Amino acid sequence: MAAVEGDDSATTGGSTLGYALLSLLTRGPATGYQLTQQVKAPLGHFWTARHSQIYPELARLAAAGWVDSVEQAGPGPRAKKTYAVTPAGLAALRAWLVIPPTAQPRSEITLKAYAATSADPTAMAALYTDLADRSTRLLAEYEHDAARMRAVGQDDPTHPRFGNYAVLMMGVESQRAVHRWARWLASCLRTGRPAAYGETAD
Amino acid sequence: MAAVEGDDSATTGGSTLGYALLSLLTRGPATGYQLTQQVKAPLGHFWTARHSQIYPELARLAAAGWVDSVEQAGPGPRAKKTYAVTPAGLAALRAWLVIPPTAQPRSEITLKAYAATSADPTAMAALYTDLADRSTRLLAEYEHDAARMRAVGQDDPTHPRFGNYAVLMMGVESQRAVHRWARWLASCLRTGRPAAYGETAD
DNA sequence: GCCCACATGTAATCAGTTACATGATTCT
DNA sequence: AGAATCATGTAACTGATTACATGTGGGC
Repeated sequence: MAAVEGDDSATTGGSTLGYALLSLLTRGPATGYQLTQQVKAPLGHFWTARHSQIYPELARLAAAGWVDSVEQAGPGPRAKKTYAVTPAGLAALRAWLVIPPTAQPRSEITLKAYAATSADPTAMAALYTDLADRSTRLLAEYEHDAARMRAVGQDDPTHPRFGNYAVLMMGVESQRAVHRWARWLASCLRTGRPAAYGETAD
Repeated sequence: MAAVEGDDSATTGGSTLGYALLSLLTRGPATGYQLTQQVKAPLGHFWTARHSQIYPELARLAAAGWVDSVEQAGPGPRAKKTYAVTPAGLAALRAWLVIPPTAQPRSEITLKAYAATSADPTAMAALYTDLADRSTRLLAEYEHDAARMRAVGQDDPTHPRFGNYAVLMMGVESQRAVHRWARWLASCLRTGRPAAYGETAD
């Protein structure tokens, strides 16, 4: 319930994780455990969080008045808490959404490519061949999910779960990009000579 | 120098940042200051680090015997140290390079898209239109750099700086992916109706 | 009886950012 | 005289992972 008098939410400018949880809760009320499951897909392709990070963050959101919770008797020693977004929480989320993000991407596989010439070419080529294979599998999986979503009209921006579709489409684009790049790089390292894009047949 | 008796390097399994610095140092010896500059491009498109993180990490690498340093008189109150990779450091780097990476990507802009329906559609469409514009500019920049590199034969996998070219090509692929996705998403949010890929003309 | 799913928390550690701190040289 | 570049470090804090800790109910 958290009936606080002073509005902390103005001073407490939430963390990115906090907004991620609010986004998940706009789909409907959930427990910390359920949020841990829901963050896995499709959001998990571009954002992850463990339960050990989620539970304290939910407590902070509740203290700020951005979510409230109802307690039921839980299976374990502690009570089970179901969280829901408050109007203040939704307002905070809406304000955050339209701020242009600045965070740089971090890609370990690209970092390894930077030092490609220091490694054994055969082993390195295998690494990028495996990556290309993995992206093929992921792409098939994502496109299958996307087709299912289109079938139920989730590609319509007025659908309440349109965001799931948008994230999935980013997954499709990303994996296509990774696939082309990894195939090209593997080809370069395998042959020891420059390869042009498109030269690497599928 | 760091003439340690026991080989710490086996137990001290380095951090990702450590390997990133070793990768940079394979281009030639450098000071901490130079590494902070060099990490900006092209590696900075996919990996960043501030000087406050680099200096302590260089000290750890030196303690592990993976780099050594020579001191010169510096401009400030402290001595300037130029670092170089040791054979042990190169071996550690080579071992790390061929391990398949597991780290998930994190994309704040995709997270925001997940909650797109909670925001004002006009403001949200503007966000992704701006992103599409930014990716256009970055793409032009990256392709210009790539053309310069090809002109000097840096697209050859035997060229010592081939890694710079490989990272840049990932930048090209990524920005193309972001561009297509952002244009599609902006179109969806602007019109309020589903848009297919390719429908959004450039 | 054992493993799995449900369910919630804390502690220790690692990674990364922001801010503090110093001081020489060169350009405008 | 002031700003920018060169140059190196530390401290405080935030973000995220790994590991510790507890306990129920259901299926094999």
